[in-house]
Amino acid sequence: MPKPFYITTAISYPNGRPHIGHAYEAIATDAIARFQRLRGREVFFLTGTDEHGLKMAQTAREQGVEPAIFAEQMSSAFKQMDDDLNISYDRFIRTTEPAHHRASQAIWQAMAARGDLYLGRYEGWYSVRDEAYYGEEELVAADTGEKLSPQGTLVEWTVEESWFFRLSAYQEKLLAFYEANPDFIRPESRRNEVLRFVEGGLADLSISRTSFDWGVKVPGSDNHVMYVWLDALTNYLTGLGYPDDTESYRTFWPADLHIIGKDVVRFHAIYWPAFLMSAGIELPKQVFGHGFLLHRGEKMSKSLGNVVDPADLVRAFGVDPLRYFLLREVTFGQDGGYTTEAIVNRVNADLANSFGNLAQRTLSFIARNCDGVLPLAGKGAEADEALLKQVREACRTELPQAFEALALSQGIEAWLRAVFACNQYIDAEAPWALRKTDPERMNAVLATLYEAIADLAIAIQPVIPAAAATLLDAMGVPESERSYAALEDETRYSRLAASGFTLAAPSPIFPRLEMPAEG
RNA sequence: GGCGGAGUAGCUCAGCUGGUUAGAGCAGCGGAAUCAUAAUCCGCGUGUCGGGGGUUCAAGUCCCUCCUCCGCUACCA
Repeated sequence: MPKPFYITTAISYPNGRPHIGHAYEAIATDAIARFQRLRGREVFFLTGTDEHGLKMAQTAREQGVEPAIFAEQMSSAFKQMDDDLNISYDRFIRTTEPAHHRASQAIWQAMAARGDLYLGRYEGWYSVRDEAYYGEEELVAADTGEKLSPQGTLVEWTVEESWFFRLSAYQEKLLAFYEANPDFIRPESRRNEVLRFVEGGLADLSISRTSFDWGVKVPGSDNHVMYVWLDALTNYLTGLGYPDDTESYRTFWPADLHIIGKDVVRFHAIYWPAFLMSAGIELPKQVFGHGFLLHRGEKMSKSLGNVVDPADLVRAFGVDPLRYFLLREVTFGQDGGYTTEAIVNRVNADLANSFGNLAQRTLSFIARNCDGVLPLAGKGAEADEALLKQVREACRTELPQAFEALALSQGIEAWLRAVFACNQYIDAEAPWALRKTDPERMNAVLATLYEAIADLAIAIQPVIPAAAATLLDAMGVPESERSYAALEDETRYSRLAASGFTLAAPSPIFPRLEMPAEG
């Protein structure tokens, strides 16, 4: 039996609407989850929203609604985004769920039982108005000489009671863990940053607040709420039923892969394993920090006004083209750029012109000239074997190996090379000429292409699931024969041909995109 | 300042432990074909591989140095 696979996105902090960064993380994680399912593994894919904390409370107040109502509205916007993007999550978790409060309190108690929590005091420059602490360097001096927050509100040095986590006690244990598990943090450059940081020494972490109450209550200290990150990270356990000894917890913990943004690497690569060590829970196997998407080379920000709603991109380009673009164009783990032109060019070149048109020209040729009856396979001419060999290599080996290593764009590139090979083959063999001179050979060529296209469609399912399914449906490939294991079965075509399946006149799966007037 | 990345054709980037004339895609130019979504196929690149120095029979590929850009340098997430 293949091993089960537990994968998560970071949960999104929904104090604003979802943007392309959230979409990117969801899409990448979804592609990996779908890939592992196709490999035959039992997959649990968790995503959701992180709804506590000061910012949520503040934003809700600005909008004049209760935090719970605001969180509900925003969370559903994120869930809607996932659904719009065809994200195949198994559970969408919300940290405001009672089950999550219970899990967070359970891990707290486990950490307390270890003796890693103590009551201390947290101090800093606090703005009563903003209900927030600010760092010394963030402050600005008022004309009167008083210190002001970046918002221009008065701050004063404040001391507050707080629970602390003995993070300092975990420095050596973490370093030993990184040493023993070199792949725990990826990509490599993130790992280096984490190592340096931890080597530089770890101070204890303040993990509760009394200055606001929108959060998970600290067991035994009702006036404290937990530091949002302790609460947020615990979602990965809640998702499986922790603290109960559930079936899914036993099956899926420890997590195989946390997909996160590079901005939250520290929380996942340092705090999270330390919390788990303290609670006596097994550690996840890998944390992967992906890059940011830049629009025209600029970081997206509200002040620049270049925050893009993923729903608009879906409307403009379609779900699968958008998914394809992001996974193909951006090297996973690095920052990537996108522009309207880049999306249109990439999608037209790869999906419409190369792959879509390959399918279209082949299927419509069969529909038109063979009455939709699948042609008889050939006797294994050299060119046919060479093409199938290359396509199989790409679909069975190159793409899967790359995806396994999270080199998503490289895997897609290998797939695309096989698509190119098919177009070269069809031009070299020219079945439209063979139709008059050598129908038998024409049949062999068409059969070869049919087999190749079906393999290509199966292999690319993680990236463009809906379009691949449409194509496979049209080609009569049964749903039971769309896994990666089915790629190994070379009798599929002959069985399908013998089944009496007939091909209907196809319609293009990827229409060419037009450049919008202004993007 | 310290640490870590990156700087390769017009654009986006591959180039792992040093070794045939430095590669791919896109864009551009020329040609072929006409089955197909005017899509496809073939051909065409004299690039100081950021600058300089060094190691080596041999260096984008190792060492030193300089320049530029980016990230991290703790308790908002």
